[in-house]
Amino acid sequence: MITKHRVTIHDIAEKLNITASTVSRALNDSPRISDATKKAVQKVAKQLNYQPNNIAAALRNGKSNIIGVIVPTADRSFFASVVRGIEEIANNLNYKVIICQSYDNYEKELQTIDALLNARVDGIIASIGKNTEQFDHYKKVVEKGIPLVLFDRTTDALEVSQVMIDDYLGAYKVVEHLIKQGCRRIAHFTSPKKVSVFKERLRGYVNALRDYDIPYDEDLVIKSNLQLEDGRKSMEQLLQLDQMPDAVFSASDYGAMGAMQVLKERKIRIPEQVALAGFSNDPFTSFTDPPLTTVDQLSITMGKVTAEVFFEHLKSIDKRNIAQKIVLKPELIIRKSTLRQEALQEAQLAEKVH
Amino acid sequence: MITKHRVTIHDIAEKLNITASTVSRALNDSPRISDATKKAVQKVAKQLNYQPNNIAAALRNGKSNIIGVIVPTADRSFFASVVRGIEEIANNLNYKVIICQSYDNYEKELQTIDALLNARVDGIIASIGKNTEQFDHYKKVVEKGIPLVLFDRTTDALEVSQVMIDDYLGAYKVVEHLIKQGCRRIAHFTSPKKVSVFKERLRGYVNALRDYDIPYDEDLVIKSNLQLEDGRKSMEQLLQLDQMPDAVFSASDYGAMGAMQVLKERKIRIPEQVALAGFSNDPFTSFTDPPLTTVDQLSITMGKVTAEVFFEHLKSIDKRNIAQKIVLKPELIIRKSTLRQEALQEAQLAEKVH
DNA sequence: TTCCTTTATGTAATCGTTTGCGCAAAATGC
DNA sequence: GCATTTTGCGCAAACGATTACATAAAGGAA
Repeated sequence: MITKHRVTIHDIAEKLNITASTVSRALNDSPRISDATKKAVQKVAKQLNYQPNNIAAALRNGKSNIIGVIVPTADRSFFASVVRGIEEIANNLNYKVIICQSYDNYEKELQTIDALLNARVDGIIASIGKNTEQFDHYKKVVEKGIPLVLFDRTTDALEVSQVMIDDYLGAYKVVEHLIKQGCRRIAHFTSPKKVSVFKERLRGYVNALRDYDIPYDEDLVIKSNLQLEDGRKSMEQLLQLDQMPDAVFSASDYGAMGAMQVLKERKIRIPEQVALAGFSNDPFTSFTDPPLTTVDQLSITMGKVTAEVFFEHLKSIDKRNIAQKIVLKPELIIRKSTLRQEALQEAQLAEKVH
Repeated sequence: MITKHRVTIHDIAEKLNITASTVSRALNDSPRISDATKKAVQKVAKQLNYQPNNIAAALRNGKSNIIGVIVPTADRSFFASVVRGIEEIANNLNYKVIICQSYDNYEKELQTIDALLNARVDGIIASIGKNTEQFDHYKKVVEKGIPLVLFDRTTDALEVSQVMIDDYLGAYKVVEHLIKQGCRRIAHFTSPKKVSVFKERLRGYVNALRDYDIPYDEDLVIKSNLQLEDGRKSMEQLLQLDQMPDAVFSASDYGAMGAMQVLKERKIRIPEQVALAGFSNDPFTSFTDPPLTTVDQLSITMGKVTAEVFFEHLKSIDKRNIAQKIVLKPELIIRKSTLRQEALQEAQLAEKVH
């Protein structure tokens, strides 16, 4: 049985011989309404199976209680986790989350923002597409006075709050760790894109080498798209060198995984001959053999923090509170793929047993 | 500079000395408006930086162009992919997607549905929470005439369209494959929950054994929550048996991974001594060593198909088109963790080389 | 009694679009 | 040249909730 006529506050009002305004106030628990009326209203509301119409309220209030989230793709582990974190916080505050994928496509990003503005979201949380180098569409959001917070892939070209991890520090820690494990020819997989995260990771790599007096060798820095296949090719390329590297630090876990496959196919021992580290702590990294050392990006935390910063802005929309830049400290996750010393000891033990 | 007054069709109308209705029609490309007027309107719209207000339109039309998607958690690989697929289709049709997480919590699921109804979504796509055994909240959706389509975790208690994979077939294929690889004592990790997917996988397991005249041994069927730790424990339990199984088929990839860890720690060779298979084709399964045989659930496809079925319903809302049940054929992904014969051959080859 | 609060509710406008109906003017038919 | 259709647009009422302002009744103070 499908109810034909959607019940509104007017229906409730009629039934009680009061007006819609009283019903509205009663449902919103206004102090100006008597308890008796409130109870009566609620009773009839339940009885008629009344379902509030947020859209009508949104139109009147100029506030939809919906926020838009833009990510490159929703099924990349990192973004999925961030979305999860955002949704959790938003949900607790009675906000709904519209999710949009830009597919790292500038045009799509542009359209998406327009669509979100049309939908009258109360604000936008976004991670900028890889190929976006011009930010007018985001500026438009800011100019309309709509809260905007960026995470992970951010830009300083906009006067908005940003939440990211310290990619520099993460990379630095990795390389430092590799050096302490005795590695001296450390290769790095990076991206040619202008996305700051990769530039920061490269900077961490370079500075760590410098701080430990290890010469920088540009043959050891390979640029690619950092996917699995790219990692494989980059590793092949490294193996062509006169002298093999003794460690590879990939700016992505997938790149590292590609390298691992090649190394294993060639029976090159990890970490004894080549230590291997990635970046992101993608779920799969703990399941490889050997498990992959990587850098945790605190994805769910990032989602939550981003959402919190966002809602701060939302609440103080008039105060024009200034943009803040929150930099989370990433955590180095050390696993066997870089534990050379331990591996050596184990090997010695095995030797003795023989 | 923040624009104070939001520009509406009335502003455009005023500027052109026409009325808002004409502007509205012009923007919607109504045949009743002259081309000259249309062009003029669009020009002024652009000039004033007009941004349509979907909320007002939604109120008037009783149609929000937003759909709600409910998943247990947004960051589980499978659900993330489904969401991705849904968003892609929805986006092409100019719909936005609100994503909600139920966390497998019945209460939350209930509230979520209410929130979506309040938001006046045009329909709902959902995967039912693990602990949900009562479906009145979904019935309410149907009774309100709001399209509802379920995927993966569905129920026959509701007269709605469902999209799922043939869990029975997937499991059957796995077990058949294991048998063909020479396995005779095949263990199975399953769940005690009433969720049909696990029951179906168990049925596939049982029937495959029966069809190949292999006796069913209840000691080999272990119930757990199917997470990594559960897999470990279940494997330990199996190893206590007088006779070790020669294969383990876990109804989840994580469960299989737990088993793999235990087997490797004990230096039990996979697949020679114990073949191992999971279910879901989680991204990590291709990166384990050995790579894990599993069943692909076609997650993105499922998202797309679900969305397509959903939009069919949406378009024919009046026709009361009947609920359909779409069962996708899962694909068996054979990897080294079950390729016993190949492994044996390789071992023989290695022997000869020595 | 009169005036002033306080309390509880009603009136009506508003949010921005859409659309049925109506009405002129222009175009067409005969 | 007159009747009829077509074309192009305006009028005004929705959609459902919110809220500033008004109002009426009741209670209290003088």
